[in-house]
Amino acid sequence: MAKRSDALELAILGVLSKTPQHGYELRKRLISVLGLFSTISYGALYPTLKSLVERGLLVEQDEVGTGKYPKRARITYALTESGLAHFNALVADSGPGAWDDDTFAVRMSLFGQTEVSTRIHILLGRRSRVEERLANLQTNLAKGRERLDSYTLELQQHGLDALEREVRWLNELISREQSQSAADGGNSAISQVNNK
Amino acid sequence: MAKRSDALELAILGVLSKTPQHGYELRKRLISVLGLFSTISYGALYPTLKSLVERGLLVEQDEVGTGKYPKRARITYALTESGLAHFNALVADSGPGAWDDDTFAVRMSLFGQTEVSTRIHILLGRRSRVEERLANLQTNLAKGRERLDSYTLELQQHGLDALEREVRWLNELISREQSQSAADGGNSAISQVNNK
DNA sequence: GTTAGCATGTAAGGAGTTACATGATTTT
DNA sequence: AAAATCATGTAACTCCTTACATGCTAAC
Repeated sequence: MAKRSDALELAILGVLSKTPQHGYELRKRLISVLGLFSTISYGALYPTLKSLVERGLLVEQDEVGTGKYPKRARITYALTESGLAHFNALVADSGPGAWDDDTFAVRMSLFGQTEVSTRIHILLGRRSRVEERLANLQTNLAKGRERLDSYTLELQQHGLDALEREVRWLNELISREQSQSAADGGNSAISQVNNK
Repeated sequence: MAKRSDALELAILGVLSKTPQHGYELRKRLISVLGLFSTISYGALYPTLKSLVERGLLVEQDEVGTGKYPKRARITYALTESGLAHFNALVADSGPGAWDDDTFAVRMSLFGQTEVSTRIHILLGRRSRVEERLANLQTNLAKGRERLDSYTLELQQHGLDALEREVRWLNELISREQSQSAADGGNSAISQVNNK
């Protein structure tokens, strides 16, 4: 479902679930947290916020005279209960495109607000996505090995190396999470451990 | 200039400059050459081809009874002279977005059809783009080191490593090209050494 | 004869960018 | 008082994806 690209919505909900904020600030936070989303234009941000408000996931709080700056026209956005519920659902659930680069990055950057099992689920999902691409690349590299010129080969080899590194990285993260989950005794309802 | 995302047009012109082909085949070739462009839908491909024909860069040749399959409805596309000129201009010239991941990959995969000086130019341009992103990431990692949770940190560190590897890779490619260009006798008008 | 793959296209609609429009506040 | 930056928004336009529509050919 979710119309507006998912990754952006998710990131917004994630950031706001920690600290309510207004659009301008929010954008900066998003950019600094995700060096990936290099740009998030206001033309994308404000309409998305609006849509989230319309769907009852956020509330606007017109900020009047907070502290030193009276009458500022800023609007602070905060999650509603259903917004929080939606956020939890989105983080855990895997719609199509949940394992894409951007979406994965957003989800991982929100790990501090999720349970161990969710984290493992996301990491495993990402790993199989990466492995899938790896397999594709290897296949068509094997098929066309002689027909591709050296530059294309070099390029594909570099891509392949990057994917292999990512798999190794994910494996490490996964086993770290798994041992944590074991140490936990498995009774974790919401064991928000270690969010620092 | 150039409307349709550049990368796609460039890739099409590049493939067709080697071998005229019809759309269906072309798409497969594009996908196999670039494991990056995971998907190229017909909804993007055919309109682009049409637009290229309208601009006089390609010609359609209705293939009638070539060989064993008579009356096939396929349309072979081939570059015109101005298409070739446009291709050469596009490969060498650097519009905005010329150093993006996709566009760079396309350009590099077409290195076999370019001169040494062009190749070096492209590699240098890409390198400075990557270095720029690296600097950004490092800056805001330094700024927020304590405020980011361990997962976000891990994620950004991984991104950073990937960028560093790419720079090293590019450096190697660059020096390879440069020594080739030197062996060339240095008579190449544009010897662009070392613009860093 | 029916499934699978070849082959070309179009229409609707989504997602986001760019450029514009406006005004307050802080710094120089 | 000018310039920078905070702050919010909209409208037009671009590009692409999805789903549909069509028909031929090859293989089983």
